[in-house]
Parts: sequence; C-alpha cells; structure tokens
Amino acid sequence: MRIRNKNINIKQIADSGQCFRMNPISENKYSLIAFDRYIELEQIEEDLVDISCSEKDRQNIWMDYFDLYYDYGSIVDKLTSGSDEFLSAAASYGRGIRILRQDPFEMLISFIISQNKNIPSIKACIERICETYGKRLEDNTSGTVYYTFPTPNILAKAKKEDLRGLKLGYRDEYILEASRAVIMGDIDLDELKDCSHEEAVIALKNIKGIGDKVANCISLFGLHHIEAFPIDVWIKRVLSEYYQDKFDPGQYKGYAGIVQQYMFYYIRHIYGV
DNA sequence: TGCCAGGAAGCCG
DNA sequence: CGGCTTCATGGC
Repeated sequence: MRIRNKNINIKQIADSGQCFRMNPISENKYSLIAFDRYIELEQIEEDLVDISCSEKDRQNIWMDYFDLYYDYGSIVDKLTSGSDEFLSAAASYGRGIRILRQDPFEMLISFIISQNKNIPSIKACIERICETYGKRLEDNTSGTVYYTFPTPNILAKAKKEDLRGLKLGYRDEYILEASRAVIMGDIDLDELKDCSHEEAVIALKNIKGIGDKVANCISLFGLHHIEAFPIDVWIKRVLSEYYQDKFDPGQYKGYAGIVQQYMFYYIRHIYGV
C-alpha cells in the first residue's frame, strides 16, 4: 500500500531520534516494529512511500501512526519563508519529518532508558528488553522474526536480577517503578493524552527517573502533545550557538515540538552525526 | 585513558 | 532556586 504526501521521508523520520525501532534494511528501505506489528517501508519517490501492509491496516493504523491528517507543509512553508535563518535551513533540510503517534508506554520506558545515552545504545537496550520480555512473532510476508515491546504487566513483574543482565545500568530500577506505576494506576497514560501538555509533564515527573527533558519527550512522542519542547544536549547546543540562549519556543505556540525536531535533526547533520 | 551520550537524583549553599 | 557530584554502560 502506498502513501503520497509532500512531507514524509522515512530516512529523516528514522534518524530524527523520536523512534528507536525503525532501522534501515537496504537502500531507501526501512523496517519498523510498532503495535506488535512488523512492516517494511520504502521511499519510492520524494513524496511517495510504500508500506508492506493491507489497505485496511493502512487506513486503520498507519495513516494515524504517521500523523497524516496534520499539515506539516504549512509549518515548513512558514519557517522557510520566515526571518529565522537557522530554522529556515533546518525546516528545509528536515521537511520530511513527522511526529509519529507511538505507543505511550513504549515511549515512557524508551525515554527513561535514553538518559545519558547515545541513540545506538538506547536502541540496543530496547531490543534486549523486547527479546527478553516481548512476544516472539514472525512476519508472514518476509518471514522476519521480531519481538514486540512488552506490556506494563510483564515488565512490572520482571526480576531485578534479570533486568540487570540487560545492561540498562542504574535505569533498571526506574523502569520497574514506572511499569508498576502504570499497572497500579498511579499514572494513566491514556488520560494524560487528553489533558494538557503542562499537566502531563507534572504527572510524569512524579515518577523517579523522569526529569524535565524526558517528560517532554514522552509528552511529545508518546502523548502527541506537539507543543512540548524537549531540551537535550543537542538543542542546548543550538540555543547557545545560534540564539545566544535567547530562543523563545513560545513564538511557535501549538507546534514547538515540530520546530524542535527540525532543530535536532539539522544540528546533528551539521555536526556530522 | 578520559570523555561523551536525546539526564536525573541527591546534596549543599 | 542554582551548581556540583554521582549514577552504569559502551564507543571512540
């Protein structure tokens, strides 16, 4: 099945640091594991992507997952025609990025793991968790064996010693506590989708191991509060080098998270990461 | 070897 | 509040 959109580039999305289970398998082709499913994505043309799925799944799952009912083009146009030179270049360079609507629990755990780690290391940790606690499934079409991201129930019941073997470092305790908070109802991720970004951040920061940056990432990538503006080492670099620490995300009210993604993707390109 | 990675907690002033 | 230190682990 195919998706045509002026602002969808699989490579850019895969390298934008928001998802950790989308990986290259060949030229212009990526695999993705999400919602217990495995698909392959191919960039056919600049504005055309092929998804290995049924028409039904395309409509019911992936159109929403890739946020295809939102107009990213108008934001790119606004930024590229604006007076902010860095953002203009960043939006032009990353015009194919979209904010995926990923599973909230997966994002909760993934971004707890992310602290003080680089992206390849985060991916490796997540794969070990999935191989140990997820379901082993096989894709009918390609025959690929893959592992789903575990449920809160399974992860909350994990043994401390077993988790430690996955080389998560000091984060293993955080993961256990966060999973328990979800199954105990101390935090309701679906409910946080409906409340404001600010309320979501406050609730998330009550969990040990979640500070301001991780809370903003979960809010942006897991709850789809696109006004979130996570500030990590790369964004700090941007704000310091190009804005003398005077950047105000409030200028981009309602979609600062998209602006943040263009910045993140572009500054890493400049540094050659 | 020391330094860094999509940081946060704990402590101190 | 703001600054400093410590926290596992892997890669360079």
